[in-house]
Amino acid sequence: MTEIFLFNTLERKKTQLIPQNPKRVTMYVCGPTVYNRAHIGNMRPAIVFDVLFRLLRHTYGADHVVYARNITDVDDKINAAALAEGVDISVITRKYTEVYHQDIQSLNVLLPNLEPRATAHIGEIIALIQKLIDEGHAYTAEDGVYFHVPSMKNYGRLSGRNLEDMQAGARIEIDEKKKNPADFALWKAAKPNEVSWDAPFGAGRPGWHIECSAMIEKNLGQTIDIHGGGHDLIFPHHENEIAQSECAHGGATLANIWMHNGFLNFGSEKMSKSLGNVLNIAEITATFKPEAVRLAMLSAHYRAPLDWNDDLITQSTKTLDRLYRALENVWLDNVEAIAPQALIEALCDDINTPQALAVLSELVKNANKAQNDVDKKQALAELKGVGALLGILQLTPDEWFNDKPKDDDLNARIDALVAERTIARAEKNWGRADEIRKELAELKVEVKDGADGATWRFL
RNA sequence: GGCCUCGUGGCGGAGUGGUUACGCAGCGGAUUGCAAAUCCGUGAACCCCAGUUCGAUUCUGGGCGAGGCCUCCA
Repeated sequence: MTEIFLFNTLERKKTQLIPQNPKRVTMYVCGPTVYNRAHIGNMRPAIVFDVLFRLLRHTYGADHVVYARNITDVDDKINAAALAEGVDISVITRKYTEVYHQDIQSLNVLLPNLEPRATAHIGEIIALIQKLIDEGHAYTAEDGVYFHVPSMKNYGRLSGRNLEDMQAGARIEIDEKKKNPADFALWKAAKPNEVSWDAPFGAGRPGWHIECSAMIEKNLGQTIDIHGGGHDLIFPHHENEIAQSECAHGGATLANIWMHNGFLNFGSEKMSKSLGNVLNIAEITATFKPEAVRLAMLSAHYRAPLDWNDDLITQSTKTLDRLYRALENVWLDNVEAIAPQALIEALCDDINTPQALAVLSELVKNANKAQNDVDKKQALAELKGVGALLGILQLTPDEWFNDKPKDDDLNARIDALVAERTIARAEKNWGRADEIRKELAELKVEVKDGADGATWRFL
């Protein structure tokens, strides 16, 4: 078995993945807060960790990986959205959870094993907070419960900061209710018009970080193998998760490996809702195919920033055209996927998808050169193997090339032109044949003269 | 201000202490009535300066430039 190395934010270097239990490899990734539609930047972790999920399943067996990706379904923005529309928060969260599912499904993202929601874990959250209070790591204030950061001696390890630095930084607001400016909310006391739950320390709702700690403990255990999320979650979110969990668990490590994906940039600036420079899937797939979006995401290494623009997706589309053409050339029924070793090695090296795509290029050449069924079968099996791990090439070549809306009149017209051209060619009337090619080009149709006659497809 | 990341050919983008991926675009060839596709071949890069080294794009230090986190954020 190829050893898997992953860049661990905690150590700032690649470290070998050594699961605590190879029969139950555990991974937790921070999913969306469902208060409005996710943008494509939010899709990057879904896709990146989907590839890792596929690799883990391939390596340890599909039944031996437990992947949880949470849904945050209670927070300030959700409350604000619900209040604005005059509905219960569940109306908002259900709606956007569904949209999220549709979006990631269109990108070939597998469902995780678990999709825990904060509101379904209020009991666990309360118990965890109570434990932190009991053990002196948290205290009750008039507006809720706070985690007392100085109570943890090695706070800041993940993000590489320490209390003194943070206090020197002018950006932490002084809040009289907190014992220390770095303290953060575990529980926010109930406010009028806001959803709340009863708790021994007063009615309220969970703070941002505590849900992940509680859900990990409940669903995956005290210590998990991999914890992932976007780069901007390192601080404060993941740092605080560590603080809560490890203080509640007598210092037991929350996650052995912490992984963080880089951002999508838009016009060389971070894509973010607050900057307003975002695109969602629907906006992109109006022009491009979703699979091209996925491939574009994988064209750069997951930790590197990726500039998002139309050229990038156009190039990915061209690449997929080439991949599906190769697939078409070797297409046979009932061929099982085989993952090539070179691909496994690329992915095992911190999910090096650009390297994986280089491997894929080699396979495409093999496929295009394959003359007999043995070679074709081998090439097809390997192409499928790559597709299965990267989550691409899941269509038949036919489905890829012919996904334009059907227009019978137009199709009939094109068929007639192609037929006429075939006759012209048979009569060696090249002038007319070329004229028809030109007409077809204006209809965005490409004609190919193959050994078995002319075929056409929409460009 | 504190912490961190990055700077590779026309473009995208890996990687490496010496032989310098891969894709797109370009160029030459094969093939084609013409094309398309495909195959073969080919030119082209490592921000600047200093240091370590026999040798640095790769390591160290400095500089310049870009970006991120420190507040909600994938």
